[in-house]
Amino acid sequence: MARAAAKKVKPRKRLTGDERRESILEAALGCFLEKGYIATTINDIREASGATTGSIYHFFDGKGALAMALLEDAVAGWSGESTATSETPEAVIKASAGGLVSWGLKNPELFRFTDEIRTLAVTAPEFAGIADTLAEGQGSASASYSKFLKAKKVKDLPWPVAHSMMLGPAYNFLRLATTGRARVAAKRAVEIFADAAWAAVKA
Amino acid sequence: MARAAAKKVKPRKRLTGDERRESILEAALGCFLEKGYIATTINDIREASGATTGSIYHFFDGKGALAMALLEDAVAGWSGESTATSETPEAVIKASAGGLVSWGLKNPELFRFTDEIRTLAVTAPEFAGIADTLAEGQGSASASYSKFLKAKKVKDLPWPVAHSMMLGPAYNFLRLATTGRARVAAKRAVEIFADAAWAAVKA
Amino acid sequence: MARAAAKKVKPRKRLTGDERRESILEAALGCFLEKGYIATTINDIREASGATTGSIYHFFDGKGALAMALLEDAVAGWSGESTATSETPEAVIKASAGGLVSWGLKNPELFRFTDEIRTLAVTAPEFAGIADTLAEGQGSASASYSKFLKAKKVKDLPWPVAHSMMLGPAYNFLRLATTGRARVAAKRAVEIFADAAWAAVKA
Amino acid sequence: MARAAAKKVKPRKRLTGDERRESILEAALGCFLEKGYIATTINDIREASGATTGSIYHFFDGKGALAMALLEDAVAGWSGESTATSETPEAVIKASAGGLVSWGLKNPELFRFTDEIRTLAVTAPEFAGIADTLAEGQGSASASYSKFLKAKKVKDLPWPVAHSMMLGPAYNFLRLATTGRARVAAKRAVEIFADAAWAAVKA
DNA sequence: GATGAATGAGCTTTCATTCAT
DNA sequence: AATGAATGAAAGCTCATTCAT
Repeated sequence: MARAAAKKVKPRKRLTGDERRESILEAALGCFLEKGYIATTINDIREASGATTGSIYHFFDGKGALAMALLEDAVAGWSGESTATSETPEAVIKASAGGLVSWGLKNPELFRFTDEIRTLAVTAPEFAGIADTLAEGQGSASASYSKFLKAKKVKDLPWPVAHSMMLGPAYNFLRLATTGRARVAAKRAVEIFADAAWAAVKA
Repeated sequence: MARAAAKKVKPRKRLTGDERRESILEAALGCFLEKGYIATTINDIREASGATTGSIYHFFDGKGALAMALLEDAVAGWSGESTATSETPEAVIKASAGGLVSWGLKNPELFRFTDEIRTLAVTAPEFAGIADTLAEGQGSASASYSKFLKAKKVKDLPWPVAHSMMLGPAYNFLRLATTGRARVAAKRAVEIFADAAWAAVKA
Repeated sequence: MARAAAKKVKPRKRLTGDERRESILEAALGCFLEKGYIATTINDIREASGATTGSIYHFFDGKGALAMALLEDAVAGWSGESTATSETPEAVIKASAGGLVSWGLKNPELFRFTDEIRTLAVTAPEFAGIADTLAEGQGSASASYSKFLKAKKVKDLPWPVAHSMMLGPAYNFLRLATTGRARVAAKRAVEIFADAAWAAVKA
Repeated sequence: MARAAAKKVKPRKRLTGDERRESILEAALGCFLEKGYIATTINDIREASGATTGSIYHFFDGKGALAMALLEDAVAGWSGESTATSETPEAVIKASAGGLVSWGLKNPELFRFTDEIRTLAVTAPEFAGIADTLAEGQGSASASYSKFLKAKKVKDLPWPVAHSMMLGPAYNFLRLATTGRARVAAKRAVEIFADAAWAAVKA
């Protein structure tokens, strides 16, 4: 609030391009997680990263681009967590929901961040298209479902409905948990929502 | 210091307080639904309502207060839709999930608006507390669940989990449907999610 | 700050014109003293007095007029306090300075209020002319000084200088005392500054 | 949300940071002196300085911060003028009062500006603490007084009282002089008030 | 007399982005 | 690559005052 008037320049560590890039990303993530995307200003990121405004714009196309870059990382981690060890429908679907819960409980702030962006994407043109990126990450099982369906292993539901059945509970729970309105042991939660996902759609 | 005396009076249509208040609320809702809460400016509301800036502030404390006033209406409509005709656990829970879907599909923009506010509430102090209001509206079954539990009619799940099981799918579906990524006949959707809610938690 | 949105009308006590006028003046004084003239809004006065905006403007020409009305009362009380019991130069001058200190210590907020207005008067056109009113009140001895001078009872100083010699210390002290930066027994202070005033100008 | 990208760049004269900073300070001072602090708007300063709104806020925290920065300069000039050539109580006290008058008559607008801020400081939170800054500048003799007192060179008066005795007349006179209600030759005035200050407190 | 809705210019401040150096 | 001053539209909000009822 009280802005520092004409801050004296504190000598900055000299970084290589890549290091600088990384430091900016890190700082941006920190800010987004801490105060939310909207409330974060470029200035916040500048202060947190030690880079200059110009530097930030040298490496990224702006605030939106920073968020996008971070989201991709987020989705990657998420997908990684959701990989099944076997290819049976049950394993795949349980891994999908369980992985989501597991990842979300480990990275609550990151979950909230993606959730914020998803919501903004509805009205902010700068995030148009992000919805699909997120949907993919979330539904790694998306492609598989029709395969399972053909094998009569799962209920015949339109994909959006099936998706909602499988991941809706997990997603809802994470929203509660990451805003402090649910406290359940992580391990137990992963199991519960994995089981529920399978129960909800198995044929 | 001495503020310039109001110059020409271009008398606007004279409305009673309540009429003006209503017209502002309506205009605000229209703007919020159309472009989202964040993207809507007081000026947009001013133009849409025909009121003056001062009038808007005469009746409301600001943009946030307008949103809050509208949210209360939304929650009311929502709860109304979710009232069960009988008191059996099955009826109550089905009404809760089915009502949510039904209301959301009828008022997709209103659903998106509440969703936007809910997300903002996580970081915007002006909406602190709204989360609970929304949660209540959503979980009219909250109080009932423990009663059903005592009667051994439902699974013994912590409330956040139970809540997620029952309403998560519906909620998730509405998010898809209201952003154009799901097209399912409303009637059918209501049934599906009502049934699923009950199936997910019945003992 | 947080404005009450659309306050419900609380039934107002019915007052006669004069009572209403008085209640507004009182409320205005209270506000001015409490938060200063500038920081006080008509709305503050409205709330404090129980009158309506229209009523306030019915009885007074605006915020400035309210201040002026109050100032006259202030100056009157002030002058009253400064009346000497005898007509000797010493008695008159001591009464003038002593009276000022006495009045100021009894009405610290009123003193601060007049001081605020005096300062504003320098740049605010609405208070042009008030400076003289205040100067008179302060220097009830103004007219007398030249008389004393002719009688060789006081130093031959230009009036502004003489005035400063006699009342400057008292005035300065009140500024300190009324902002909490001086704590001296009132009785003693009155004496000290009365004596000093006379000592400073006696022939 | 996404702020409109800055449109046309109408390149303004490029100044170094310090030059721009100075030009803003100068412009602000000009405005404050001319129309008073309260009546001056950021826009006035913008126009007077040739800087843009953003630039002003880039260098200063706002109107209040500008005033503070200027006040420090003022106090410095003031103190400079009040330095005695010898260390005797008489010299020091005379220099204090004489310097105040001398400085004030040379910088009447600056005097009025400090006076305005001092008055505002009573109620405006943004200037809390400024009172002490001003008091110090004014009473460079403050620390010395107790020393003189120990040496029995001055009257045993509480500091606020002594301060008022010494500087009150000078201060009062400057208020009259700088608002055009006193016309006395500067040289003569300096002497008079210097002498009076000493006379008022010498043992 | 009384009411309070209406006025609207004007305020301070924000901040994503650009670009001369 | 790096810097940080500069941009300026636009935001939310204030408030003395007017006037239809």
